[in-house]
Amino acid sequence: MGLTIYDISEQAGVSIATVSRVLNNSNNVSEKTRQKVLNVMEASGYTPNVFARGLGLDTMKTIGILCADSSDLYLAKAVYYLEKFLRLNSYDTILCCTGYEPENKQKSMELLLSKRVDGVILCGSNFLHSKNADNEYIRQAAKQMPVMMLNADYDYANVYSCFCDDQRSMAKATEAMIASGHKNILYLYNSHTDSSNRKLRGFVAGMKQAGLPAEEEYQCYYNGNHEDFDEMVAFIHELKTSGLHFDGIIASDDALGLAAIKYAHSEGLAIPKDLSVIGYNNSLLSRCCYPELTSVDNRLETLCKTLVNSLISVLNGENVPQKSIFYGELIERGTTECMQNEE
Amino acid sequence: MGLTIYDISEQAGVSIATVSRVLNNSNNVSEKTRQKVLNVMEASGYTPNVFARGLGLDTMKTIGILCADSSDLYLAKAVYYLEKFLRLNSYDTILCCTGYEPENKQKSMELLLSKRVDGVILCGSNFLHSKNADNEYIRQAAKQMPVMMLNADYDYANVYSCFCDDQRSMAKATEAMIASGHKNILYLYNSHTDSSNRKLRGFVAGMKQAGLPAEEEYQCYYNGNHEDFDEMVAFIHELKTSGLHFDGIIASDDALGLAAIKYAHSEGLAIPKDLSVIGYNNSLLSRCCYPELTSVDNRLETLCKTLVNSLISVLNGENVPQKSIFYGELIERGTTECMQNEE
DNA sequence: ACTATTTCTGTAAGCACTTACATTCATGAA
DNA sequence: TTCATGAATGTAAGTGCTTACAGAAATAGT
Repeated sequence: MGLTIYDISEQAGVSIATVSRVLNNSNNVSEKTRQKVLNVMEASGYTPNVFARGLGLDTMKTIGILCADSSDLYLAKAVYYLEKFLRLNSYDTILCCTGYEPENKQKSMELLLSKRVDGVILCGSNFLHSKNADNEYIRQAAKQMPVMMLNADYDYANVYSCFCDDQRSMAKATEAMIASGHKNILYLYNSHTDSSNRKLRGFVAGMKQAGLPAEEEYQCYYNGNHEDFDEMVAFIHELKTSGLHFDGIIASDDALGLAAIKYAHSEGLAIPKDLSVIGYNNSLLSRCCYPELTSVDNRLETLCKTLVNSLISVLNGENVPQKSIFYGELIERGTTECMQNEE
Repeated sequence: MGLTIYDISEQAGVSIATVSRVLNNSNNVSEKTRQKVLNVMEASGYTPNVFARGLGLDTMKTIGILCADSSDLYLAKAVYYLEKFLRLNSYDTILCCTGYEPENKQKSMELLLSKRVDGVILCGSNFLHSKNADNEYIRQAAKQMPVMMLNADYDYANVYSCFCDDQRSMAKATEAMIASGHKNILYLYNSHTDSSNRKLRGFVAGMKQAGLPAEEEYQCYYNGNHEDFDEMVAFIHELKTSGLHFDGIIASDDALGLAAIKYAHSEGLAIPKDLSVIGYNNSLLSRCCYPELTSVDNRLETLCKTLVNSLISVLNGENVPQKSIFYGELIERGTTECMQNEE
């Protein structure tokens, strides 16, 4: 089926080895024959068979991306950037959505390994489980190929991490809200991932920094559907009803932040006067509401670019830092008073 | 590198052919030897080399998904569903984001073809260009492998289309808005894709159906950034300023619908009384605003499932309808008066 | 017990490429 | 002119799997 290297070699009047050399940009080919071969290839529309190639080279120039749910606003952006930068480096992307169950993540990883991808990217901190035993699949994978973690921090040979210092970002966000006069702050989060934990620590640190108490009942875990705003709003309502007093809400992601805004609307609270809100991720959601949501931008594009560059370097046998840490940035919008012109 | 079929055959005391047969679930193997071989495989942790396998079978059990921008809210969902259903059928997904430039789409397609994927899915109607010559790349691809189109309708051998009858949906939406008493309707759209054209025709049909004029100046093409709400709101403002009178806005996607809501907020218009709004896609955006956006659900999950099933059938040599057409559904929310309890 | 089938297993020839090694061909130095 | 040197090219042996074909073993039919 299709043309082979033999057809080309025949038409060009050279051996298959020479054709192969042209294919691989080997420099032991005279310019004259190289051109001759290239012309024949061009004219005949030949494309090398990736399988045969893979067999010989044992690489497919393909990276596996593991991602819990590529339809998630944030993860979708990440996958998009990763694919883009990988393609710039002539690598293909095999996408593999795992869902959130640990066993499934492991199974998907094994599947990718068996496909002999050249490397794996774990997209999102939910791949890091709190029980160390549950991360065995990462260590296993790292023995076979480089493992890159986006937004997670894991210490192991051949595992490389790219993430933002979420703790610092969240501390800054907390300080900003306190500085604007809101001291009774409700912290909302919706997962127990590595990055989620770092954010929570940041919030606590920010409160302590300001000499405020970081009471546990004000750190609330939302366990419901991540796309159901009604449920989130109801959750906040309940917290209020149960006796919590707050004039500010900091959320671990924009969806929860948006829910806070909807809550304020439903209660007739003025934003940001009666209730200040800060979200996280600076996603599309932060701009689709009124007022627009102040949010932490964690430089996803930069993270993805760095991660891919690191991966390529590793694959080329170069030395690469095991961790690349960036700083996020608070994007102030309508749900917080701007520091410059306080009222 | 790694274990081969030879190692397994040796340990199991059978020939490599037998091992291969076990691998391929060939039924010409006695249950006893099958178990023996499987045990050895299990014990040694053997995984077959995909390249060698592909070489022999000339298939990698891999489908290419072409998608302009997988970070787009809607396309991300589509990619997610497609990958999920493909994996259920043991097919891998190579993702390839092309951007919106025609040349790039063609180049990406060629790239996928050279990878010898088993089929291609064009995700989104933007792959269909108005100039027929520009669709040559689709016809070329279809000569080599099945081409599946999501949300687009293209007549060609080996090209299969799955889409919703957007014209019908939009006509129904238009009728619903008219029935609720809003007759001066502004229609907003932001692309000239196949599906976008169908929607526009539907709007016109809906107006005509009600005996209303479908004036061209009320069919407005937004040419700006698809994620910049400010720009969209400004666009609507301008239309108003330029003298258009409308008490209803129908948008070809939820982002524009959301912009209409923001416009109403900024103008102090009451929704849905002063201004009714209908969006399209029933995406997350339709639920993150206040009031929530009435929107057309075009059954993306069903479409994706059908598309994948069709593709698998085609690959198995079965007969499959060239087109699968579904009907969308209007999800009524706060931006329109509900028909039952009009005020 | 002895064929005629049927079922199972093994041998060997692909599949399309890469690459170590051998060979040929220029080139310039002696 | 001759020979060493190195560049350019060719030969052939992998790479790990599939599968047509042939042969062996098991089963059934008489």
